[in-house]
Amino acid sequence: MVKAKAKSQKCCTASEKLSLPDVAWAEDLARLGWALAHPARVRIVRLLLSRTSCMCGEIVEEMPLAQSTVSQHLKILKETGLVQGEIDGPRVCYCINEAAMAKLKQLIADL
Amino acid sequence: MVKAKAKSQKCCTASEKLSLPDVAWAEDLARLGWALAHPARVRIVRLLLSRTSCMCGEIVEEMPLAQSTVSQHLKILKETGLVQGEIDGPRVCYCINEAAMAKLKQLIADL
DNA sequence: GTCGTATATCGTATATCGACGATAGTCAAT
DNA sequence: ATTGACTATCGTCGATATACGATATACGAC
Repeated sequence: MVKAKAKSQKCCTASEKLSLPDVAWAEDLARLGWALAHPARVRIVRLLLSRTSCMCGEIVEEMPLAQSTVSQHLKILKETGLVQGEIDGPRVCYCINEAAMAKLKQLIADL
Repeated sequence: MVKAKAKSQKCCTASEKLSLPDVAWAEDLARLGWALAHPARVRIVRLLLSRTSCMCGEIVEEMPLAQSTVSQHLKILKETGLVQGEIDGPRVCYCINEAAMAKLKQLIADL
């Protein structure tokens, strides 16, 4: 129930609870933060940023991980939208989604 | 460092493998990213940023989570260094660690 | 001292992550 | 159609995250 907080609103007016947009915003940033929450994924993102694109096989060679594990991380990065991949013959060429990258930087900068 | 990579060098010189600093750097960012990898923690950080400081109890009131759960998230945020708390009588006053915050923004911006 | 408040920690249950090998699917070349 | 190279998905396992209630701890008020 209402905590009958008739007390003098203290110093910092417990704020106006959490606004809905705030919740959605938090989930957005959490999703992007989670994409970078593993060293392997950070390394993949950094690798892709250092080139304009990169074959999946090259990524696997750079990492001390099994191919299937790298594929998993790539899937996560694709789900968060940070990375996109297009099929190029029998290979897949991955690259950074600049828009998502910009959004991430924006969200962090606006923190 | 001398990779003596007598291999076929392919199209794009599989780069010079991963340099050690790069690995440490990735882990740094991953740790900070992980701090923000949960909506509850994002909200806590945002709440703290909107004030100069905040009592633990106020944070709990803002969140739809049990007190013990919020305490756990605060512990994680303290471990990553993003947040610091000082005891103020029977309460604890949390605030953002500006230095860690700056480092996070720097790491993201430099991506 | 006791009582009440505020916070942290413990114990535990469930869910998800992160890793791997094995397998399935796709495409180019033959 | 068969082969070979590349990538994605499946199944599984141990480790960890997340959530909660219960309990422990620290402090101020009385």
